[in-house]
Amino acid sequence: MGKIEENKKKKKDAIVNSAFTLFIDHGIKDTSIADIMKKAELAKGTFYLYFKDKYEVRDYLVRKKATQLFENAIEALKESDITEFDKKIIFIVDNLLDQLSNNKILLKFISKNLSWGILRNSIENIPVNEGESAADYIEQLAEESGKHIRNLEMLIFMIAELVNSTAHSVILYQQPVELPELKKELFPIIINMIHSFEETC
Amino acid sequence: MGKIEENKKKKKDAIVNSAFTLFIDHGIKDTSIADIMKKAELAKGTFYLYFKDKYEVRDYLVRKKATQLFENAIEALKESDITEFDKKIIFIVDNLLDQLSNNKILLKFISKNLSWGILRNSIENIPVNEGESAADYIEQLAEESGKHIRNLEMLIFMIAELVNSTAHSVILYQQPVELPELKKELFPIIINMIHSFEETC
Amino acid sequence: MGKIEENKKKKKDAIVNSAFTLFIDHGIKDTSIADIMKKAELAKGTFYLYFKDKYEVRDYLVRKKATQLFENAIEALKESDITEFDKKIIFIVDNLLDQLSNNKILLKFISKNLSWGILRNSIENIPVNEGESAADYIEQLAEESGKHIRNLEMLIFMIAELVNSTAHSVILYQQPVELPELKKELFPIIINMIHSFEETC
Amino acid sequence: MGKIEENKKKKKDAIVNSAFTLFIDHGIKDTSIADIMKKAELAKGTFYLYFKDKYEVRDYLVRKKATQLFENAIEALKESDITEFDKKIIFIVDNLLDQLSNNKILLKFISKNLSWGILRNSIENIPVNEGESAADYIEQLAEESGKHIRNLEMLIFMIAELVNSTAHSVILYQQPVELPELKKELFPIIINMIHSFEETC
DNA sequence: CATGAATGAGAATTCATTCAT
DNA sequence: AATGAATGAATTCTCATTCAT
Repeated sequence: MGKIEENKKKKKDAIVNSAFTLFIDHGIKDTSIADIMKKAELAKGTFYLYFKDKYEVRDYLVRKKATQLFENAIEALKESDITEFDKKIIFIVDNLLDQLSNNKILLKFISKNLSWGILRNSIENIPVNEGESAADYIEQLAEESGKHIRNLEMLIFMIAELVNSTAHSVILYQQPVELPELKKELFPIIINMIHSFEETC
Repeated sequence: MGKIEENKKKKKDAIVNSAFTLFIDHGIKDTSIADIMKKAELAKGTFYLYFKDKYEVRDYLVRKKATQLFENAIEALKESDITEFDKKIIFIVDNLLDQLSNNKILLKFISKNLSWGILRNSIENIPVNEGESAADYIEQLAEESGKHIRNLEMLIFMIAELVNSTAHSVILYQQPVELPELKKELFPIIINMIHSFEETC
Repeated sequence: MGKIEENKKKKKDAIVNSAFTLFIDHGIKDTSIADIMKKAELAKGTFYLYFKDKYEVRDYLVRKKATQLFENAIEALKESDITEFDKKIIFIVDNLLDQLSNNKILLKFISKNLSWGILRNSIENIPVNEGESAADYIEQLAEESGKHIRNLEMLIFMIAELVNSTAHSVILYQQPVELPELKKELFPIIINMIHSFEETC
Repeated sequence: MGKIEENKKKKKDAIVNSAFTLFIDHGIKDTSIADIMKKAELAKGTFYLYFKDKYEVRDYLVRKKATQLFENAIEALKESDITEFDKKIIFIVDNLLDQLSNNKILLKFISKNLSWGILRNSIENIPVNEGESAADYIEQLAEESGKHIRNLEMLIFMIAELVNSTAHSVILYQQPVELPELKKELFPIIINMIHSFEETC
């Protein structure tokens, strides 16, 4: 990477990191581009060399953060020796819940700013490996396990929503239960869901 | 209702209806109070006699619309002769899905303007009968059926999220499946969830 | 006129007068809306209640000023007892030249800011009497004199351009001659032009 | 011309041509230096190696285009065998009208971007032959014909304005007449004007 | 010479809110 | 109660110009 390219990357990161903090502390609506650039210690005009508006920054952030979460979970999965499909999914969910539980700021950001549409779109476009989305990766997991899942997309979608929504109130407010209890309820349900989607040839 | 009271009700309705359309068409962010009052054919200053700001209008709308949905579903349930708890829940879910499917504008409003937090908060505060929230009502249903549910709040919460999120893409975009197929997948899962929450004394 | 209407008229006038001075002193390009409103002693936002942008103010000014000039000239013509068409035109041109010569600020404004298109469009839309444009009025003058002019529009157009363009350099810079000399050259040419447009039945 | 010199010429031309198109399409006000250089496929900073600002480009363009027009007309005049002064002027006017009629883009540029002052100034400074302005050249024409013109500058000025302004609406919009009709009206008037400026010794 | 990323002053514009009528 | 003109702070966005590479 040339020195200029490196510098540009640094600037973009500064903008994005500054925005992340401000979005969490005050919400997007109450964060101005001037605020972002002041915190990033860059000129206001520089913002427009990198992003169209603050909503583009938000979308970029969602994708970036979600990608990191998934990459971590998958990395951990690779180091384990789990072979069954349902166990793999549970492993990933468990890992994601733990990550979010250790990074409440991130969880707050996600639940404060995201409408369903944005998140859904993001999940489908998260690149995990080279040219492979998170959705592709899960499909591959199923195949390796020799299972055939009817409507994998819908299964993932349901699990994602379930995890996402329950995680928010449980991790941030311990409501209606604490995280360990949630897992006890959630995992059997997820396993059940997976089985009900398995093709019975 | 006195003539003056009636007139005030008419004005409030005009504001709320105008806002509803504009929120759907342009989103809350891009709807100004001036816009709302122009469409409502009232003076700008009049807005502040009824609401503090546009977010109060949004919250009022959510509650009003959600209440209507629930009232309709519960009304229909009363006219049926279902006795088992799980069947009752399925009946309500089925009814809600049908209502939303027949009122896509409303569904659009919910998915375009609502973050998870707002909707969740609303559901917990929906008054169904006199001084009784939707949550209270469901609890009563369980009791009548002689079942005891561990963590009813969480069960409702999970079901609500599942229904809400899947409804959006299925009804608006027939993605990943059409509504009848969704129901075929969804109902067994919900029944399963309910059973796994039933106290096994 | 109600008090509010009167007040609005006063504000519009304040904006327009402030703009007129600033446009002359610094040109349109270097006059900001903030400048205009500061000089008018009104809030910046008030500008947009009366005009879309500063170019709309310019166009409004052109029309207003040109209308005044014509109204004055026609008023004077009415008080005279000239009967022949060509003499009437000369009278109007003479009067306009004198007015501009006595109001160099106005002349400067016109020649500094106007492209041909804007002025042409304005002349054709100047209302002189009720629902009657300057062009209509001239046509009527011709009819009263019993003359028939081929292509009156073009004749007026040529005269207007000739007067306008020569007036500028002569009145402001006495270049290439002084005003009385200009008139001596200009009037015979105009009379000649009129005659060459008179229908020879 | 050295290769480096040639390269610089090419770049200047690219800038000027890009600006020409953009000035016509969007007007000067709405053309930025960034726009010009993007279309010219050169770096923004390069602009300042050739011009001070966009108004310098405009002035350069006016001079360049006007010079070409006049050079063409005079070249054609030299190839003819007209001897009388008034016929020569008519020849030039006729030729200019034809050129503009065949190059409406150029005409549009002139009428969209130019105020009277800029064009007037340009005409007086157009170099036709070595160190000789268009004005000088016309004076020479008069002398050759043995005529003496009072106030040649004013005559030229009047003719120029008349031609310029009528050409615009006639050629671009066929309003109020078509070009051949315009010529029929215009030429006698011009001849008349010339004669009325001829010194009657 | 040429580049184009970065700058930051400054222009346009919006809009919630107030208040005299 | 209702109105809507007026406000001016806040925000977005543009763009000429500089300068390190």
